[in-house]
Order: sequence, then structure tokens, then C-alpha cells
Amino acid sequence: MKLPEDFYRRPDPVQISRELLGKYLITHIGGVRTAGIIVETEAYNGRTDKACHAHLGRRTKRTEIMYHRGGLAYVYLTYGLHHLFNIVTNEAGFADAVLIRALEPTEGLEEMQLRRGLARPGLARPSLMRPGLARPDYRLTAGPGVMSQALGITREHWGENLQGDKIWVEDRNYTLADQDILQRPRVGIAYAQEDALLPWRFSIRNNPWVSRAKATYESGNNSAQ
DNA sequence: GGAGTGATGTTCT
DNA sequence: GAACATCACTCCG
Repeated sequence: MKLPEDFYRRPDPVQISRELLGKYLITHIGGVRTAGIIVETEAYNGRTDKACHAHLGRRTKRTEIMYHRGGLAYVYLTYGLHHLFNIVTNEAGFADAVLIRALEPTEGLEEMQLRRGLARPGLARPSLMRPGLARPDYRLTAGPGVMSQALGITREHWGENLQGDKIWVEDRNYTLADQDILQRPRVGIAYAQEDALLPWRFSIRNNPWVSRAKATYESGNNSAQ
């Protein structure tokens, strides 16, 4: 079931970030369908949060979309190279958003590899960590820039409505207990000073598709390839 | 596997 | 001209 607009038009981006874990992010771009489970998110609050691009009412051509109603895509280019995909939340006038940072791929893996320039064969069963199987290539979708590239998301999708047929999120009744969820400070926002300490980054515990997998993935995987 | 660093374009000072 | 919600590569162990 596609998440309805009401899901996004709620006031707390931190709560929405947590609830987006385990949901399926799906794109139908260039005639190809790609999808995966959201395993890592970050919340940004336009009113109170120095890390947010729209902090203190900052309003530019780039951030304008964040002031719209929830349920639209905010895509921007960072470091001149990477397109980062966010979902605008809250009602119009509040510049809140959730950054989707990593995905466990489930559909369209071949197309994702092509888009990523990873010609490596044998990415079979990436969600499984069985001894004896080759380790999946986490460079496919474990990080906000590479995830967008794998899904075909670019700045052309800035403002895209998630009720449409290009990018959307589905609830497939994959529920997570609190103990399955890791809550940590956000990544790469040291410039936000004290707000950099806010624990507004959520991820699925022990899921290897979380970005910088080595840092959060507990022991128990076989590191031998 | 960890530190260091270059790539690259838009936004804002 | 600096900074940037990143990534992949090198070098060193």
C-alpha cells in the first residue's frame, strides 16, 4: 500500500524518520522499476535545527520546496557530485524533511548495478548473509549519494509528488521493534554545532546496508570474502 | 581497515 | 572564494 499524503503531513520529522524504517522505497524511472527497504534515515527540522538547509526561515530556489506540504521530494546536489533524496514533511510553511540515507535493495538489482557502474556479477540474494556466499557489494545502495544513483533519482525529481508514479513509498507490513532500531547523531553536519549532537539518525540494527556498515554492523558477519 | 585527499557544481558570503 | 546532509581511491599497516 502506497503511503498516503497524511503520513507525511505530520508535525514531527523525527517520528516520521523512525517510522520510515522498514518501508519500501520504489522508483519507476526510465521504464525500469527499482526498489528496496529503507534502512537508514535522518530528520531535519526547519524551525529549530541548524543543520537544516532551511534553518531560520532561509528560503532559496533550492530550498523552496521544503516549505510546501509534506509528501514531495526534495533532491539536491551535494559536493558537486551526489544527488541526495529527501521527503518533505509537515504542513505547508514548515520546512521539515527526512533524508533517506540507505536502502536494502530488493528489486531491479541489475539496473541498479548498471546505474552505479558496478559490473560485478553475482549479487544474488543480497539480503542474506549466509556463510559460504560471496559478500554482497554494499556500495550499491549503502549511502545517500549511491542510493539515489542506483534508484535513478536526480535533481530532475526535485518537487516530485510521492503520490505519483515515479517515486513513492509503500508499507508492506514489515514492522520493527524498538530494539531493532538504532538512534544516533546525524552524519556530516559538524557545522551545525550543538545540533550535530541531536540523535536524529535512525537505522535498522545489524543491517549491513546501513551506510558506513563497518561502524554499526555488529560482529557476527564473516568478514572473510 | 584506517587516515588522508581529490573530484566536482551549486549556493551563499 | 569557501563550504558543502559524499564517495572512492591511495597509501600505509
